[in-house]
Amino acid sequence: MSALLERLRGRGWRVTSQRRVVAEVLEGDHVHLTADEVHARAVQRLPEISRATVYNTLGELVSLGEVIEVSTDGRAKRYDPNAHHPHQHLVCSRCGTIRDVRPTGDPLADLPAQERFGFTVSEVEVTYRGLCPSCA
Amino acid sequence: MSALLERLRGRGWRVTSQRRVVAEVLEGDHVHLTADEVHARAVQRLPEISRATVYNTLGELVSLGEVIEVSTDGRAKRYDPNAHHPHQHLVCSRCGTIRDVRPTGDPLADLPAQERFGFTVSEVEVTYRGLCPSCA
DNA sequence: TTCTTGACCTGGACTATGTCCATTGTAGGA
DNA sequence: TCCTACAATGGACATAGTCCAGGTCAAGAA
Repeated sequence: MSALLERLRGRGWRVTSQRRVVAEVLEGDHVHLTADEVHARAVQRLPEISRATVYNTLGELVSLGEVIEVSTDGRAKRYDPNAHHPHQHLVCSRCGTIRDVRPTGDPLADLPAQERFGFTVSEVEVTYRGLCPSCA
Repeated sequence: MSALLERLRGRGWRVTSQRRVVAEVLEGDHVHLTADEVHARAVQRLPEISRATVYNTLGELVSLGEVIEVSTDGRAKRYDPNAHHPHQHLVCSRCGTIRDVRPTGDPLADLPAQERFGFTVSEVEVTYRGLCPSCA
């Protein structure tokens, strides 16, 4: 069983075949699948898994901080399992390919106090856009 | 007639009462309405305006570079008329309030060449998140 | 191993957001 | 004023996501 499932079981998560399959589908680097893509791949391994279960499981993984929800295009949300290494995203404007990237410096530091309007700012999300090598 | 409508007419845009109303609804600073909100306000001034027309007009304004499309929450897209002054967004994680902000420095410069994976990077979009004064 | 139970899964209805298209209307030029 | 190409309408359709009543099963207890 994967380290992820072990961690979740340790936190009282009941490990079912459905949850295992969703976790397996999300393994890897630069993985940014939509819920429907996750469902399509999960169905290959477990034909009777339902869409609702995939949505529920993804939502739980997000709440537990194991997966990050990304919406780079205003269409379907995407799920990024690379949650334990802070990073930003680089998106191809033409084909939609997404890469995880690590900018230098702390983007939070670039927002001066007088531009914070009294907010308590705690997170920054950066999306770089351009053309990937294949599309350029 | 507003400067915006003059500009658009000069570019061959036919000015109709529907388009005028949509443009008027979008006037102001820190305006970030969803398409349905724009429609709701437009209906107050022009009761028979249709949803399709509001979507079409917003899409045209975006293509013409007069309005920016923002999706800060993965739900409905929002339309920001502040298109001629580069800026980023600060969002309250609880109530969703959005402010336009101007960070210092050039966020593009923070992505080193070896983190660009051969992409031609041309744009950056930054979303700061936190709690607004009322929600904190 | 079997039992028990509450958490989990399912399928389908439902909501929200956005797109498409055939028909009708009209802005702006001749 | 009249014409016509462009725009608006409204309803069907598409996509993404949520909710729920009822059936199922993982994991601890004995």
